[in-house]
Amino acid sequence: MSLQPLNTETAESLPPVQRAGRITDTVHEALREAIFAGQLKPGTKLSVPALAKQLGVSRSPVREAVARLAQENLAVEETRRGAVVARIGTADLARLYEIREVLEGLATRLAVEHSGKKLVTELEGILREHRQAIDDHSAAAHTRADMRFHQVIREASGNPGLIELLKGLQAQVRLAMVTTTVTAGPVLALADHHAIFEAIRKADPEAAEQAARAHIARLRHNLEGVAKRT
Amino acid sequence: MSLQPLNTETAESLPPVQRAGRITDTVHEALREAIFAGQLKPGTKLSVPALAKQLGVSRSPVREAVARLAQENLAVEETRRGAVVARIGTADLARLYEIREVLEGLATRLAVEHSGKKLVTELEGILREHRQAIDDHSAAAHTRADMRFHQVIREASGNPGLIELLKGLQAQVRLAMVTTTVTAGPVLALADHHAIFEAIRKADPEAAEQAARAHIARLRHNLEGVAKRT
DNA sequence: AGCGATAAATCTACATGTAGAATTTACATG
DNA sequence: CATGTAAATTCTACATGTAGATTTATCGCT
Repeated sequence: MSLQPLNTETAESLPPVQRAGRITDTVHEALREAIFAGQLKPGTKLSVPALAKQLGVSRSPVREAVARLAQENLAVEETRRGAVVARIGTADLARLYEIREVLEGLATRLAVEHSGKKLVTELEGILREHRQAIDDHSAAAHTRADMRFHQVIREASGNPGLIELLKGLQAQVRLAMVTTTVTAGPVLALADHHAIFEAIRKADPEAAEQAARAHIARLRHNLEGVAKRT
Repeated sequence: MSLQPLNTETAESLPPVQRAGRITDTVHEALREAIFAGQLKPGTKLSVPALAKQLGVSRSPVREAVARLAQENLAVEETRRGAVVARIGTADLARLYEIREVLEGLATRLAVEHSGKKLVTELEGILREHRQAIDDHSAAAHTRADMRFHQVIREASGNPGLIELLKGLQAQVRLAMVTTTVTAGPVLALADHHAIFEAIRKADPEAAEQAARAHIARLRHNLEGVAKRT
């Protein structure tokens, strides 16, 4: 039951390390990664029998994994017609940012209220890496640092449901990025993160919430400016 | 494939009307309703074979429906151990209200920004019914009017993801209410709704957002006051 | 070549089979 | 009567079977 990489007709390639846990989870993760990597592009049909064959597992866990993708809004199901990878355009992305704006604001405020200097230290490290990524002109490292910054903050919020929702939103944003290449630019992102960090360091919940909201609002406005022109 | 009611050993009872759509959807809806009605209480094991037998369908759609409940946080899955109906206590509920506070605020502001007088008219009708429910001392009618008030507003927000999230939160709140009987009281709820309505009628987005947030914040504070005493 | 009809292939949605894990039950022992 | 233990039962997670819907391929006709 070793999973084979997508788009490969040939034999085994993953190490024989028995992945722990349920096959369903492994398949779900594999499909998510394939989607984020652009291997399964928006619009692609997610044929359960085909994927099962490619991955070397039965149809059951694939069916479950695809259903999960649909509930995460990474795929769209039509009855009796199967699922396709979701297409998230700039208009949809703007709607997602509306939600993210208030939720990131909330998470940041809660993080300041509950968390100590461990958070500050961790964010300092991430910002350092972020700066390095930009100096190196590494888009991949920039994205990684960007995502980790938000991840660390939301996980410090102490609200499990909030963490889950923000994870879900980030996944959708990641999918949107496969198609839409609209960013405010790494340098601006880092500047925003620095502002958020400063408010956290000063343990000012209100300022932190506002800075986080302003960050996402800026992303959204940038997006809407471009969308109008398209 | 006519679904039989839960907790019944005897024969058919639902009308022979062929419910349209997928069996999975019907089962999912049936389980949700059974949970909200308190027929499936928090902690109850959701045995797939047992439910399949009771509902007169095969295990496949039941399995899918239970998986969905888990993703909605109405059930909790443990690997190799199946799912149980989720137990949402006052502490969890407070966390949900933290999220709801900012999302209801957002939805209300967006509703004011996008929507016209149709919204105002509809809310007026709901508030009239709500007042009636309270005069009649009908808890059921109060709950229905309360839920509809929030439903109409969120659907006027024009943000599909936001609508979905708020629906999910409301479902979890409904489940919590099966166990926890902590309310600020119907009269206060109606007063809050009136305040929200007034801001909407005046087409004041900021005031509407603040009123909606204050409403949920009040519910949360009331809850936390009780939780401390428990 | 373009187009409609029809046949073949494919897929979804549901039903059913089953190994191995987890739980429950039965029963012996102190 | 409590408690450990082994047998029996039940369940999850995955594999597989299949009717009927949908899609794709084929082919005749213009």
